[in-house]
Amino acid sequence: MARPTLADVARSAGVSVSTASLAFSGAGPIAEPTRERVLAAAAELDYAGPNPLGRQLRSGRSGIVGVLLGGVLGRSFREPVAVQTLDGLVSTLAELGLGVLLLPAGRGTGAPPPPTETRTDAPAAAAVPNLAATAAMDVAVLLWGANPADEDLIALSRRDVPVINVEGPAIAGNATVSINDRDGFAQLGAHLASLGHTRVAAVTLPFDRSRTSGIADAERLGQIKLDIVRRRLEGLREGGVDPVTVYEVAYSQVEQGVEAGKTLLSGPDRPTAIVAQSDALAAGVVIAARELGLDVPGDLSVTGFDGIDLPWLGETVLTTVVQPLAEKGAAVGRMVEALLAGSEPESVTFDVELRIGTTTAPPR
Amino acid sequence: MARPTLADVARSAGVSVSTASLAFSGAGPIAEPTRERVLAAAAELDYAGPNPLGRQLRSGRSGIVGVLLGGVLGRSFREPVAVQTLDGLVSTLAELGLGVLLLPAGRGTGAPPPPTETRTDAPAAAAVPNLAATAAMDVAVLLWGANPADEDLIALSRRDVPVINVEGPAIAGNATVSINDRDGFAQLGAHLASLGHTRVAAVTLPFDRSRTSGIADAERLGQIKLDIVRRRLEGLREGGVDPVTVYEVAYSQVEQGVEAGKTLLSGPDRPTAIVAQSDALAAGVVIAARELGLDVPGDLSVTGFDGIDLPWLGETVLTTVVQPLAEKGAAVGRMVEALLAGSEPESVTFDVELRIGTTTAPPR
DNA sequence: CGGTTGGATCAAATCGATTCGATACTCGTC
DNA sequence: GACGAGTATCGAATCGATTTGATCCAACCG
Repeated sequence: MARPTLADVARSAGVSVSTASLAFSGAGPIAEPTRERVLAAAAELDYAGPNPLGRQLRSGRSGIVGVLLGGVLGRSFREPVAVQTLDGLVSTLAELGLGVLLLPAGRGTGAPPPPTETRTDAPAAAAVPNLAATAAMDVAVLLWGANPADEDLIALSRRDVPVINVEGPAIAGNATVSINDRDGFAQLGAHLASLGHTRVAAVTLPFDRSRTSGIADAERLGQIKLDIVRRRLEGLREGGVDPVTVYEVAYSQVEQGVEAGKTLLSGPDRPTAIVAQSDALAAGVVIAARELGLDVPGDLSVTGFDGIDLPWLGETVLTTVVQPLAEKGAAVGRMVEALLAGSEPESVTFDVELRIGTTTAPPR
Repeated sequence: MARPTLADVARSAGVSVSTASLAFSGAGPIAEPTRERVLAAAAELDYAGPNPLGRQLRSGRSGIVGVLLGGVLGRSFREPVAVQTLDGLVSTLAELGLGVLLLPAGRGTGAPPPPTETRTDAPAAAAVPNLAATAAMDVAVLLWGANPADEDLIALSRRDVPVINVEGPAIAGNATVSINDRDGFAQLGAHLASLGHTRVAAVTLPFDRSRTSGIADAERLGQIKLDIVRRRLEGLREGGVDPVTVYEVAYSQVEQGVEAGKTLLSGPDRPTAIVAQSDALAAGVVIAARELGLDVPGDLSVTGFDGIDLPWLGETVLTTVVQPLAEKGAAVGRMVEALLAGSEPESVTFDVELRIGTTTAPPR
């Protein structure tokens, strides 16, 4: 016995399909007794309400917002900032009755292919369809930037799916949500400079998607692809701090920060301060310092960026720059709302705030 | 100028709509030259491929797997286990060409309503539609259990959406993915008992959705609603350890562990070991102990559960029980595959493994 | 050379709703 | 009692594809 359809309900209630539709959607005039009769018939037949697929086709709306997670998907979930932004986004959109569809960014992003064994008897380039190109969605949100030449982006624009870009490079025609991170780093730089630090090292986010890690030489420094990394370094210089060493990590994770910290602190000319481009990395640096027997902030000042919860550092409070993660999610929600209403959303840039903790002090 | 449809492409290529469809879907015989002509026409018209909504309606498949996050959505994202399970799930499903739709659990779960100001002029119970009941999906995955009487579950079964239950109470007709956590705790108990611990406290996950926290008295201990909590406590007893005190937290987060640790360690009759029901909580306990000047494992042994990455503890390696998170995600993926193929998936229970780290030792 | 087979193509039905425009009816007014 | 306004209902068109069953034709077989 197949599921009943709206037509069945209408027949059983003795009304036309259109009237039955009105009873559920509420769009249009309908007499209260009629409405009740329809709903009663529906209950009788165990009808679960209008089939979403039918509704979606007719109305042209899927009620779905696709979220493209930049880079290797698996890693995005381990980056606290990405997770918290997603968090804010999901709650905001849920209130609008919109669902969030998670989409791994396709191959076009330059993400390395997953290291699954390739069976030679399988059809070459097996038809794993690119979800970004085939899934139904009303709006797409790009989290953590993508390449404008991205395969996914091209597919989306061809399909007329509007795109909202969070923390990515400006792309023509896309609304953008970003933060004033240049200014944040300028403030951090000024803070460190005023404390008297001159030998400062930086730990940065990945320059590109190659997932390289280690100290960046002059050549590598010229190859920074991600705007965000360059902008933050520039901000630091604006604040009066020119890093003597720059360490690039492959992922913004605590482990990577530990690794970076150990390298930078064991080398010659130990820096008196380390500026990390994320709190996760900074936490790693703090841990590395402790393990090497260095006192923070006595022997080493450390700064982060983001303002995420870092309960694991105990009493230690990281000096960092707080960015409004929840507000970013909410802003995206408002943009989606605007786009669905047919208007053009305006891009926003949030200000950030310096928070001085217990990890910075004058050098010894 | 509206987007072209398959009919436009067919007309332009001089073939019928059905043939054009075949050119894209590959289901059915089609001559290579014809296929190329259709694709060329599509490229010419800037056609982005078959509209997913049309395809979905006709085929009755949405290609979407809904994931119901138990409890308050916002918190799920902060619980590492939930995030990592989700992570594995998304990657597995992506390979099957399926998208993951995140659904906040509805009001039926007993989650407290979001504390938004209620405008009195707004219509009462404003029609925020329950996504679980209205969104298109082929299969639903329940992460972290829900009440069988759940509003969402009822709606799903009415719609004939099959449900896969991860770490939840067994519900008739649902396939289940779970782990042998009772055995894991029995092993932990045996380990501690063999070391000679007799005064052991436990820090548990929430008993229900009331988000209570604090030391549970006898009455409260009789009200444990979540199977998982009870089962783990029972396992511990099987292993030969009967906790002298049980502390219930509201969320499985490091902060909560710190709080629990401070309370348990400052009271009279300080325990010589603390068994936490998650690694996040255990990490909090370790931090609390350190802040109180206690040596781990010298003054206090601590155990966790889950086996997640805990880079913030530095050199310290938590004694814990490792559960196969990635495999759980993959198992769900296989179940979804089976359900879509029309077969009945079998429930699985994964074994867990005791990992002895540097946080347990004989009591002083 | 007639009959059979099978590949390629097509026309039409179908999925389950929403929505437009028309119709029927009620009520109030002049 | 006729007319206009407004409300409730309905029939039919529509959204954009997939899929079924029929048709056509060339190749192959005996």
